[in-house]
Order: sequence, then C-alpha cells, then structure tokens
Amino acid sequence: MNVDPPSLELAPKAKRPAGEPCCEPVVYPDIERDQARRMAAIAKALGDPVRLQLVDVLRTHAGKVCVCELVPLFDLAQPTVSHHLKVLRDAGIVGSERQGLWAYYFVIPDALAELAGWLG
Amino acid sequence: MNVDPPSLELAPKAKRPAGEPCCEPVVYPDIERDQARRMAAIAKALGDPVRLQLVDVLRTHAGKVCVCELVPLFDLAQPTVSHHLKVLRDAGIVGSERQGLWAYYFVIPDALAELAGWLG
DNA sequence: TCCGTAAATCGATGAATGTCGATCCGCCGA
DNA sequence: TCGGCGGATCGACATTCATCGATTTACGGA
Repeated sequence: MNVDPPSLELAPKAKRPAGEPCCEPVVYPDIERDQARRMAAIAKALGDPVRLQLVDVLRTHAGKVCVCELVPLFDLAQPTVSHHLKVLRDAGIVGSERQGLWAYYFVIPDALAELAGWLG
Repeated sequence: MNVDPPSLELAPKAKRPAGEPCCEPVVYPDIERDQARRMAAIAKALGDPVRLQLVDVLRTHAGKVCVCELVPLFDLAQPTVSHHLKVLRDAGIVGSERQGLWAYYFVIPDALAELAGWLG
C-alpha cells in the first residue's frame, strides 16, 4: 500500500538551499483541461447517491424506465427526484421521452465512456 | 442514438385507467445503497476540474509529486490548491507524506477501482 | 537562536446545491 | 368540456462549496 520510490524525476533531486524553487514546473497541456472539464462535469452529476442510483437503475433495466417507478425508490418528494433527473439530463447522461401521461428515462450510450476510460 | 424498444417488462403493459399505479415498484436492494454512497463520494470528489486534473497529474507521474509542482499548474492561490488536496485525501483518493519542508502527494492504488468497475 | 520558506489552517464571503410545498402544464377519460 | 392524473417548474430555504487573504505551523539554514 505505502510506496517508497527512490525519487521521481520531477521531484527535487536532493535538498536544495531554500529560496530557490524546489523543482521545474510540470507542464499540463491546455488540451487536457477541456477533457478534464468534461469528465468533471460527468463526475459531478454522479456525485450524489440519489443520482448515481438513478443511473444504476436505468442501466440495469436496459431500456426506458417510467418516472413513476423511480420516485418510490427514494424517500424523497417527487419534485426532488424530477430535479435530479434534470441534472442528469443536462449533463448528457440520460435522455427522456414522453408517452402520454408518463415520462420515460434512459441512459444515453457512451455518455460515461470518456470518464470510464480515464478511470482505467 | 435514439432507441425505440417495444416496451420493457417494467413499463406499463399498455394504457391503463388513471388512478391505478402504472407499474409495480422496482426493488432496489439496500446493500447497493451503501455501494452507491461510496461511489458517489468518490465521484463527488472528482467532480471538480481542478481536483480531477490533480489526480490526473498524480497518476501520470506515477510516484510522489511535490505540492510546489502542483500549485503553479493552476491559476489559484496556494490555500485553494491545498484545500482541494485535502478533499481528495479525505475521500481516500490520494495520500500525502512530508519530507522536510516539502509535502508529497500520491494516488492511493485501487481507490478508484470500484467506481471504474461500475462505469464499465 | 533567529529568519525564511513550504504547506496547512482559519475566517469570511459569494455562489451553488439539495430539498420541499405550491403551482403549472399536458394529456387522457368521462 | 371538464376533472384528475403524472410530471415539470417555481420560489424559498438551509446547507454546502470554492475561493481568497491572513495567519499559523513546522522545518532547515545561518
């Protein structure tokens, strides 16, 4: 668990006199910042237990699921669940479709692919 | 992109008279709720572009990285970066180690494994 | 012992978030 | 045409969050 590597190239080679920077700055390409913003937005939407369970249910039952099935899963008021679904929709994770009185939600394929790939 | 499945088993079989529930409730085991809480906590910690980039840098440079290398990567004050590192540490994603004046951070192996596995 | 430096902590502040009740909108059956 | 239902939206509220400047802590060099 606790690693103890000799010292990586970016770390200070040894003790230096104070007053000088301990190491050369790490460059971080701006291109990856956009990717980081996208993935962080997805992670943020998943960063709530209710929303993560909503996505889990939607993924488990591949296909569309009626909102009236999702609300009783949680000890929350209906507007609250609707709000969480909207957050997931705005993040591009789920989509919705109305059929008469009922509304159905489904996971958008590949919406989580980038984050999943980054996580390994 | 836009699926159009016939109708999954959990959806109402057909149009029903209003006043009756449109479908039987989906059961969601309480055991998975704990897992959802854990993964949501991880996702929440990653749900900020700065923190996600911090983890990315730490993962790219396998090993320990000095805080003094991380701060200039962002247009943020040093206490702000320190705060984000604390959030990641509290979430169990990274660990820290002091060596003299400097502090080194590293990614804790398998900290992201559960979320990564769930994402597929 | 004293000073300078790296990093963490504190306190404040403005913005975002989760939750709810009340209300509104669309669609259906009567 | 009307009433009822599912679901979305609105407004309010308390809480959390991201950020900063100022301060504190810990360590090393002189």
